[in-house]
Amino acid sequence: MKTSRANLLTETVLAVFRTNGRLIDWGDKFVAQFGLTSARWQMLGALAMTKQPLTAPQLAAYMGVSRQGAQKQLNLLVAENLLSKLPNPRHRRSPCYELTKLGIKLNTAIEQKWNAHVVKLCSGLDLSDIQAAIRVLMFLSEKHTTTSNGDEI
Amino acid sequence: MKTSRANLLTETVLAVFRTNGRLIDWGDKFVAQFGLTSARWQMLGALAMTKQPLTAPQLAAYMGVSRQGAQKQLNLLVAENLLSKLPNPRHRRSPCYELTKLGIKLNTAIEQKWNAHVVKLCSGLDLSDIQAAIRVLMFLSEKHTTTSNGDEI
DNA sequence: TTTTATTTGACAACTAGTTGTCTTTTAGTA
DNA sequence: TACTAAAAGACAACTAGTTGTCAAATAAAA
Repeated sequence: MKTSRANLLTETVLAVFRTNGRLIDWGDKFVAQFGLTSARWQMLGALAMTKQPLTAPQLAAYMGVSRQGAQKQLNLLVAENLLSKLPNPRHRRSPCYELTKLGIKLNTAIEQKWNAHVVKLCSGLDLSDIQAAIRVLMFLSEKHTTTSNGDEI
Repeated sequence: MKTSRANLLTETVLAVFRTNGRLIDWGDKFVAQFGLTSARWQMLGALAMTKQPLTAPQLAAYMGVSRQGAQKQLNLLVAENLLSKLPNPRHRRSPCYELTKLGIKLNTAIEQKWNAHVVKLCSGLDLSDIQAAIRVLMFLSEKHTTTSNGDEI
């Protein structure tokens, strides 16, 4: 029928909602032994991935989250001694954040555990399917992005 | 390289997080003119889709959300006269919820607007890509589901 | 340089969701 | 039937995110 693509795309959107919820719940348990939550794991992982200290607004833009939302988790991560503030020559009140030694150690440990998990996982999936999924998700993400403040890294 | 699938799967998970956030933000704006939010739209749509009155715990299980989380939105939707409580012969304190006339009218209007949107959208996507995306999302969802209380509809 | 606009973090209030506790209702069992 | 276990809603407290306001810092423009 001519609407099958449309109906399947609706199904895809609902699948995104459900999968997101499952992944966050699962992630909370996955990193609980490290004393983290999904939210702080994501923040720590994002900062580790960029390999350079970033300010709160930069992290927020990079993660597609609000400035204040990022700030909350950053403050918590600093309080837990997983991140430290670097003086930012470009803004006195807006430090750059980088992983502490403890933060690096923790992130590395989690990364290893995650990699082991995902390697096992992906044996159940075709490479071409994963590539197609990424295309569809990127498409959906782009087509539903309202504002882009252009605050790039 | 042998890890490309694993790395791409990690990328997929991050894409799910981002896409979920975009869709919810976009959805809030999409249904704002109808006086709804993404959360209540999802709840209303789920109940419309099942075509039969359901209790709060049933809706919660169906939507993959906690009982109390579902209850909150249901109470709001009843207060807004979009849902009504039906006496439940099987439980005096646990009513079944169904759409009111207003709820049906609103849901129909939103559904039409959404269908128009998604039909336009999917012209940019291959059918096989969408099918693959659903396979991957279902797989990720299932593999990260911890508990299933079996409270089916 | 001075003025104005933007960026930023702290703080507060809000939406949406979670878990936990309590009481009532229902279901299962001795 | 009586006892016990499970289910259900109300309520509270919590996490995670949002927007909005405010004052300080920075950037842009006069």
